[in-house]
Amino acid sequence: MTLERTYCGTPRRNDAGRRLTFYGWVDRRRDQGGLIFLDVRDHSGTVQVVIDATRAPDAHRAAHEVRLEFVLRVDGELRERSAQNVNPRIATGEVELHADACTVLSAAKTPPFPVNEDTEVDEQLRLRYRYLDLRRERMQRQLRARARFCTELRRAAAELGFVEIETPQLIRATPEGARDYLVPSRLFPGSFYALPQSPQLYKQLSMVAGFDRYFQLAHCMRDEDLRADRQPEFTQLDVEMSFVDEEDVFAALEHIIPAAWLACDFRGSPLTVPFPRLTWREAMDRYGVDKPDTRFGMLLHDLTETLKGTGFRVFAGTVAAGGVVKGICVEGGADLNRSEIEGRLTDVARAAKAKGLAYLWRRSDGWESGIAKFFSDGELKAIGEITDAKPGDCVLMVADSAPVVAAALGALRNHLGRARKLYDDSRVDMLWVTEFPMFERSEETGGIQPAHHPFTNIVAGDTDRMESEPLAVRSRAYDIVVNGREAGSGSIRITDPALQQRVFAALGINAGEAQRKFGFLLEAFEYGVPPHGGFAAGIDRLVMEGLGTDNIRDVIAFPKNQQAQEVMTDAPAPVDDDQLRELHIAVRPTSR
RNA sequence: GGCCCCGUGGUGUAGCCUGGCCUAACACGCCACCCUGUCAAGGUGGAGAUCGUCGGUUCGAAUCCGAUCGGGGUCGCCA
Repeated sequence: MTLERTYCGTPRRNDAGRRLTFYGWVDRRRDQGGLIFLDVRDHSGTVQVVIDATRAPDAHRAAHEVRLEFVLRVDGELRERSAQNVNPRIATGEVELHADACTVLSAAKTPPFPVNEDTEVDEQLRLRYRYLDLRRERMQRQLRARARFCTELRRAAAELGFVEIETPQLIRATPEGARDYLVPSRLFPGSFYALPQSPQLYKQLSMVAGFDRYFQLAHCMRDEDLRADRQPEFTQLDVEMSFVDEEDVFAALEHIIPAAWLACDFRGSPLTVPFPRLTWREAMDRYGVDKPDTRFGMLLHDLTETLKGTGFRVFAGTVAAGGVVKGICVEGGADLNRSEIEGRLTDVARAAKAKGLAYLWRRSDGWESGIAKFFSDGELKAIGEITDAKPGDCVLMVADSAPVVAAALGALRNHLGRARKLYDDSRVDMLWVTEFPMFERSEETGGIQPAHHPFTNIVAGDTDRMESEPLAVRSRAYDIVVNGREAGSGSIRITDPALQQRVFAALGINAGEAQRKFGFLLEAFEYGVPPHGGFAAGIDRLVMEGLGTDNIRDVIAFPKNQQAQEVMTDAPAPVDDDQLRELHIAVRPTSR
């Protein structure tokens, strides 16, 4: 029967005269008594079906009972519409099916929200009836775009000789990194598998195994709090390559991602390659963040030298204590009033731990601000020159430790960029950020921890400083950033056992501990490991950018809500005692 | 855990600031009937919400106050 099937959105004028069968859902019904029009919908579109009471009485009787979202089979003859009846608004508007049979394959209750139109609906309700939400045109389009993107990623990767290898979902837990989702073992009481946060170790082992170009569309799970662009389950384009350096990895991804992007016609424009590059240092200095949105300017300018001796005590004091002063110039910022700056904008700066926000308006006849009087004419002139402030602009300044200044001004820059619409929404800026720091100080423990992961290689000249000033050591880790959002990361790995030992030592991991946690990897490396590196790109986020949505749930068929619940099936849920007993688990009562 | 926003028939909104004219309005949807060229069909008639929940203020609360629940955003978190 499916051989006779024609998709609803496909018939055209030159199909007129054919006997056709359509299957689909009732999108609209127009009952005129003796004549009933049904718009029948499938994923490809809709087709108008005409049912005449005198010509097809049985079909007419059935069509009279039909309601929205009923599932139908209609058989009949496709005819060209007369000129005055053509509907230019739909693709099949030049034809219609004159039905002689109308079969209800399934009746449908009135849906809880409109399926046939793109109205805004409470998201909880959409998730509860996700199958209906997915039936809507918008979600069909988005998920089909995602599927296409994945197909093209695979094709482009295969083109470069990458081999797709599946890695296990039940693996050993790792104490580092994100919180693991755990799976209890039935055969080993008290022991647990973890679901992978990424296939990191397996893909490196694939290099040892001689699969010199590995890739996978890998499903990853992390038990952390959710965001608009973060789900507990997500998919990565995971890649690893042997005998390569950064340039090879970049080149591979600059082929794979743009090829798939182009095939999907994402944002209506291809990505330009090569992607621009910024070092982490440059990104922090100019944009204040490690994932800069380069669609607009408003760069950070360093005023530390200029203002180290200023009469404005707050600034001079900060510089004397080793801090920095930086500023951004808001073009046309004359319209920012005092209450707005001291309210919303200062809140943004304070949220990044800045103590305050200083501001100066540049007027045609000088500078205006409560603090302008503390600066000398020379200092004001220099501020104007360094920040390139023109009359009608406003300069915002923060003085603090370098990281706080960067964070505060970076957050302000992003806030102002969005609020003042400083970029074209159709624009997509994809770039590499390179040379991330190898280590960072843990806020919790105060100790040193890896910024990426402990197998990340080190920039050649920086190994000498590993023991003396570890925080200054640059790694060979890199990110892809899209419109201010991290869309993936990777690194060239360590394969030199001596260097690996030094990294472990810097992290305070002794030989025994390293052996216990990563012994299998270190052992594997003793049997001939090729130099290698790789990358993992967040597919959900790439598709989000490609489609221009800010909501990751829009590109995932069955996502979780902010509480990580799947509200359609109501997971997570308690399980039977029997099931727990078999797994040797006793649930501890919580105080909540 | 902190902060911000939202919560009115099935859906989407208005009303809330400035309490009473709200016996809660509008559009879509839903039900019945009419209708042979509609396509956001049309016409006639109809059903449907005590305004998330609880408490308080008041002569009077959708409207003001407090608490609480639910949803979203964000910070922390995400090697």
